[in-house]
Amino acid sequence: MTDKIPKPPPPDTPDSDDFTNQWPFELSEYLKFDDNQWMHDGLESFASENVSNQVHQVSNADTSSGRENREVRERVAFKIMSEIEVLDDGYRWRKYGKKMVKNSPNPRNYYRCSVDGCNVKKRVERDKDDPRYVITTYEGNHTHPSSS
DNA sequence: CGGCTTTGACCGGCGC
DNA sequence: GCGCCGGTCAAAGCCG
Repeated sequence: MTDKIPKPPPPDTPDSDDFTNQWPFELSEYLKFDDNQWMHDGLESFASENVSNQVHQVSNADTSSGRENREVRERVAFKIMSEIEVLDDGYRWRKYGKKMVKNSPNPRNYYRCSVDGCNVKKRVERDKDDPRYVITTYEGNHTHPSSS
């Protein structure tokens, strides 16, 4: 696969004129980010109007002892209109599986963060009704500095 | 040379 | 108990 975006995203896009046309780049900016609250701010409102997003927070608490939840899994799903499935968000993703879901004639791709210490997973699937739509689901938060 | 991609098979959970 | 489904891993090969 070599269909990643070679060119870096714009520094800023105050104009939302044809954002639909260059969404991938905009989204990259958001994912590029702020550590662990990338979509907590702009993405939320942004997705509210343009994308169907789903944020689920799961805390792993122990009921046996006073153990603290050491890992919080964040699940975020984005539905965007793009011909590209994998967008370059500044991180390296290693594909570890492809599966065909019965509900969709399209296969589902599984990606994992290639960085050591980072347990972030990414799931990419095309919409069954709208192939031009891509559903990207992120699980977990990055714990490593972005490249460059 | 290292890293990554690909396909198939395997596994665990859940439903019936 | 068996079948189905989704998810993950592994080995091999390819690419830059």
